Amino acid sequence: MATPPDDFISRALDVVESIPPGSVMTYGDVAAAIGSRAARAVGQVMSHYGSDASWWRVVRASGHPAIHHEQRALEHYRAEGTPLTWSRDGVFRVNLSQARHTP
DNA sequence: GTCGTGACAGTAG
DNA sequence: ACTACTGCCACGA
Repeated sequence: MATPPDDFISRALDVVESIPPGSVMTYGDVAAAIGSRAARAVGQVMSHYGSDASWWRVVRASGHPAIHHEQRALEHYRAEGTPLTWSRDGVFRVNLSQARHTP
């Protein structure tokens, strides 16, 4: 096919879309889910193709959402009831102990 | 075939 | 909590 679903991009998007609401996965976990360690490549896919996927369900290993998109992700987390941990300065992070989705 | 880039991860100070 | 550095991988030019 002209667009084989075996591509790294299609697989990464497929994994992200497979994450249920209220749960999240780290970039490293998504990469591992497709049999790779390219956590950074996953971020690249999100930045260019994530517009059609639930990119907010993918966060860093520290629990922080995609940089410069925290405010946008927060709206989705509140709507989906994702467990969040707030710091004193108003900085939040996803409670991976509760929201980490494991296939 | 090589280089630069990046919505990362882990370790060290 | 922070910054700095290194290591890793996939993509586009």
